[in-house]
Amino acid sequence: MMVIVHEETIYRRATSCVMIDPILHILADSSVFQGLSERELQDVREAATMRRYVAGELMVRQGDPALAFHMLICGHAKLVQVTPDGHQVLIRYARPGHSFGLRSALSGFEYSLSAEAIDDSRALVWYGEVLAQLMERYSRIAFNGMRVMTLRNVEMQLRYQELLTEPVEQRVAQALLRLSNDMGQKTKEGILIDVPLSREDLAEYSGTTLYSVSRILRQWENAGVVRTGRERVLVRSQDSLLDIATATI
Amino acid sequence: MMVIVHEETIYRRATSCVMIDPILHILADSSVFQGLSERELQDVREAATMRRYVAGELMVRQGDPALAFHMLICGHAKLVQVTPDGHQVLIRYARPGHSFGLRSALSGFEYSLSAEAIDDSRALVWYGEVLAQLMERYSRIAFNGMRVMTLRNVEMQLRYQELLTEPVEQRVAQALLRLSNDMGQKTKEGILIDVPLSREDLAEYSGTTLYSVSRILRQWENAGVVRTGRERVLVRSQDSLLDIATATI
DNA sequence: CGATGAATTGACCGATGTCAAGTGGCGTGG
DNA sequence: CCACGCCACTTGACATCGGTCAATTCATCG
Repeated sequence: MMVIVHEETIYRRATSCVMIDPILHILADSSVFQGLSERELQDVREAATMRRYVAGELMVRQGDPALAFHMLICGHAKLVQVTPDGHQVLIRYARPGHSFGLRSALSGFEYSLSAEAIDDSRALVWYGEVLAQLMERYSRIAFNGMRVMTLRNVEMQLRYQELLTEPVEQRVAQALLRLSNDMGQKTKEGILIDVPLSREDLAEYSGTTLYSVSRILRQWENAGVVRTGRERVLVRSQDSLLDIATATI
Repeated sequence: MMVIVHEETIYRRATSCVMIDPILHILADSSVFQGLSERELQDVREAATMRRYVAGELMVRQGDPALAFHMLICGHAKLVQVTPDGHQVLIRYARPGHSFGLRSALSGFEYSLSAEAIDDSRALVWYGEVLAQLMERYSRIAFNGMRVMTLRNVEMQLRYQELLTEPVEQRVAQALLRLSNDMGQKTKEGILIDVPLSREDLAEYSGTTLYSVSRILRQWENAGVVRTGRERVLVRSQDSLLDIATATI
């Protein structure tokens, strides 16, 4: 259960925040703004305002009027829905270049989920009408937006399926795989999921309880598949995880 | 358990197929083509070809190359996904005016689900490029399409939540409510779900087993909430169902 | 070094799924 | 037209996964 290995622990990797110029790169790589020319990106960027958040702060709050479309520039966020009866459901994680509030901002209704900053973070925000204008000016954005929505749809359908047909252990494996692909930092020991990730977070993300997650991680740790610490998970073997995730019993 | 009541059973309502002229009305009322002028609808309709299906036939098959966008004109269909391990997941039901294959046809990849005709049915189909052209010509269609995608997204997220947080009985109630709103026929005794609906269908739709569904329906029947027959369900009191569906325990 | 909150672990239990056996209605073919 | 057989459905017994609760340990930070 010791988390100290060799000379360093797996805690506290500094999540450094890149500075202003590379913002255009982030936009250019994002699924919403990809394919725009540098001039267009410049234009897009100037239509936005930058916001800062400290770790734990809510970037948008479920139920609030949906004013703006957000794109993370640095830091990380988790997108959470709370159900009428108080359960938390973790929809997805976001890293720089990821966005949220697209549908909400365009519809102008209310945010369907809350976004919580995990690290100290920054995000560019575009108000609904501004985004709509941009889409009109650059139809590429509308096109991209549609593609993003459909991808989300596919993803959600897949998770629905998994929830319905797969046992808990497989779902946790799926969740870790997604996280390591999305937020993984390669280290010499494996892929570190580079954001505070409690057992409870993982549970909400894979649709189970923190107790089950704890037991499963323990088991995997003994098998050498992962290494864990307080709010940290390091994946030593994605292959083993994939085996677990796709086992047909 | 007797399904004969008064003078008539609840079986075999003829699902009559309306004829050609009203097609434009169906298009005009559909979420994808709403807001178009009659001339434009005419144009849209002429770009499509009509297909017929007999009950039980597959309209599109999961995994096949996604050629066309479909809109049901008469009859009913159920949209099903089968998972790698052979489980069936029922995504949704469709009635005239409902459509499927939007994303698949535009992406040109492969159908992510199968659509099975429940009744003898007809559907208009537009090939991918044709639909793309129509969208270009009438941006309203693209706009509507985007809205449809987002609605599906919201719906899917909600069902994911429900699956995660609600017990089986509530989910079955939700499923029946959706069905009675979508495919309900008012009768003097209540709302008849006007399509063959086996216990197994309901189970796949609400994420449980046919055994559980059977027990639950029995219980509701005794309480006077529904009346059931072979592949038939009649909702006598939507209010009671709503109570069950939203109970906070 | 103590406080705080995360994580672990064991005991228990309950909702649902699984399996097997049976019932009954509907359609078909003799 | 009747009988048979199929298939949807019912029902009971049972198994079990995974959730709940409580007690404890541990690590990090002030």
